[in-house]
Amino acid sequence: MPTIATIKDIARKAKVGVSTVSRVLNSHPDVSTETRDKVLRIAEELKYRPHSRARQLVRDTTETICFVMSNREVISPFHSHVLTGVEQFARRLAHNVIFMRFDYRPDVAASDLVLPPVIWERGNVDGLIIAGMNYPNFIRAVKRLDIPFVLFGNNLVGQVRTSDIDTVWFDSKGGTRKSTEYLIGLGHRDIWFIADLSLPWYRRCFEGYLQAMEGRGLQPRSLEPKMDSPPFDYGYASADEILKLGHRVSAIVAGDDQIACGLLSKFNQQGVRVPNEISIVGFDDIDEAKYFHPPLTTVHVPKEKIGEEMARVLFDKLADPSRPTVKLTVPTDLVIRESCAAPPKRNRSSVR
Amino acid sequence: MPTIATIKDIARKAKVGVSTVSRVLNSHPDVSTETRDKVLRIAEELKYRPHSRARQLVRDTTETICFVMSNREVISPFHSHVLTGVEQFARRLAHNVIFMRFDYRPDVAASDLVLPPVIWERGNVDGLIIAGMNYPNFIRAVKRLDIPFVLFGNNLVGQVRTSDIDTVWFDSKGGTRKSTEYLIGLGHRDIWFIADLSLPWYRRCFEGYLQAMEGRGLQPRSLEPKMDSPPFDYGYASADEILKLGHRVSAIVAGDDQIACGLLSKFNQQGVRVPNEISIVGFDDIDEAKYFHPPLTTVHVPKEKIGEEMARVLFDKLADPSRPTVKLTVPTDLVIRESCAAPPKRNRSSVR
DNA sequence: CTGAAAGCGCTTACAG
DNA sequence: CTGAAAGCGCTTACAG
Repeated sequence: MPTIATIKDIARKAKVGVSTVSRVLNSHPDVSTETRDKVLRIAEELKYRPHSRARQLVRDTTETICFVMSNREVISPFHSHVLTGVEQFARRLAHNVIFMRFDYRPDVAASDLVLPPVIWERGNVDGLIIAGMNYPNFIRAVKRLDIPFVLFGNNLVGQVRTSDIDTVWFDSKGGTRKSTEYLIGLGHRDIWFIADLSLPWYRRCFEGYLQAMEGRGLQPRSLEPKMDSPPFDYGYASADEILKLGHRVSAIVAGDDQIACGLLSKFNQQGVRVPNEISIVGFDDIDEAKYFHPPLTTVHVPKEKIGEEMARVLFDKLADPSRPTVKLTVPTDLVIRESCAAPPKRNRSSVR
Repeated sequence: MPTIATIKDIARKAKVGVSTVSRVLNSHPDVSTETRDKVLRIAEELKYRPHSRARQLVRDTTETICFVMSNREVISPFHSHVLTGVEQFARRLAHNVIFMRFDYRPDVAASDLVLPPVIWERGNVDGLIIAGMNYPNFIRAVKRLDIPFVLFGNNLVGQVRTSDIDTVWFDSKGGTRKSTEYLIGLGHRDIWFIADLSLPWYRRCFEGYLQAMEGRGLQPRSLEPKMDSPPFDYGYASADEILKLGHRVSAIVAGDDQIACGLLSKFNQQGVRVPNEISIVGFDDIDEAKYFHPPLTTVHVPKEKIGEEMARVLFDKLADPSRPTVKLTVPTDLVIRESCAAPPKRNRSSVR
């Protein structure tokens, strides 16, 4: 009595076979209404709760996927939305999502990388959403296992054959092109790009910036001090360099919102007025961007959507393993707030 | 050959029983070195990977806990750290953590609440970390199941007998007392508290504020406009009211950092200088607080630590179900940055 | 429409 | 130190 009811208990009490109980519990059609009702009633009486592990073992499915966040100390404002998108999609398909952080070094051979048990063991997850910052060794290691996965493309550092793995990206190049063109349209000519170009995602933004500048015959200018500090500090420190340049810079394209935030912070502190004296655009549109001072004009990246698409691609693969590899790019859009204006009137400084 | 190896395959190839294979795979002591080596070698040859679902079924453990984030659209900067703390602790104990959002209405009877399958079915998780914003009905519904859980206390809205459930809190009252006392020490007398006091977590902060004010014989003042907007907008809108009050307010204790951010945003916009003309303290110390303009003096809440403690309490309970109920409070501390200063010199405005 | 049986991949007393 | 057997709680052909 005090023990938890199983399918057997129901069968005994209902005087039917366990297979019949299983059928009604799984809504199979070929059961008489009479027995169905009886079984259902007794299940309720016994407060029966199915045991998912048993079902999963026999059906050879885990009903679970894993969201891997690689090499990130904390769930960034960016990734928290991606995770939310993944969870939401998975829930609709009756799947759980395991959240796991995984830190690894890029210089360990794929074969030497010890994978976490969730991945290495069988029976834990049906597939992987690989987010965070990743390197080829991990991707290769996962590829050797038989487990389907989809990779968040933008934050992959290094070369890996991408033709046979599913990836989801957002359009950083196009987004930055748009934001740069917006600045040009406002009348700016001396537009600087600020980010560490050794990081591929900033590099892709830079290419969009380049495209816009060169398309208008403007001289691209970038500031890329060497330092491995977090983006905010990077921006904060870069502001000094910008200030030294004086009138030679009238607008800035920051590699992301956090860099922009660092710049703003320093400018505010120094009494440099944005956008009156200098304009700034960011990238990502993190939640906080609209609360910056001034509210930041930036490129919106649909983060939940990215999570959703990653989940969709993964479940498609799960449903049909022979499906061809997909490379999916989510579009981005400029969102105009208050950090950009026409350049201040003064002698054209671009003539040097 | 192309099929995945099981324990049986190893047994057959090693010419031993499956129980022996199981023993060496689980590092049982009573196995001869000879057979151990043989089994291990063959397991490697066969690229054997254990099937966790099978192990879990027979051992009656799921090796998994669930982080439930209730009634929150997105993982807030606060909860993202809590989740990180939980995940880290769980990983050390070889447990996975399922992340799940769960939205429910407070006015549904506990017995009518349809719980998500992860919780309702057996075999999915060993226990629950209940975070986000919660109401008594869900807590009661979970209590009826046999599943151990620990509740994040601060964001519980409504009355529920807390004596027999494990809870983890942070000290919002003590923290706000400290920040208010800090303001008083700076020379402030006209200190206003701003938050919606119908929400219990703000109410607890308010009590700390009250304690500090009354302890010094100062008149507590609070602004609590009725509106159900997100904290930032709440702060932004409240700023207008404050501005109308003019010199009658020299400092503000905001219910959290986002309210403080909204206030700052409006003040910056209106040219009201912080902290020269008015001082502000926040609460939470979200990551962004140090990037506000000016950097926000606030009460630091150790969020990872809260997650860690919740996990610790849960695993303690799992290890020993008879363990007495715990109510644990994590201390908080003032972190001084740049949003507070001595009040401006002028005729004492507190005399009305 | 229904039940007995086999089986998912393991672990764990039990008896040597 | 080792193996055969039972069993975890289900599902699913298979044969009525």
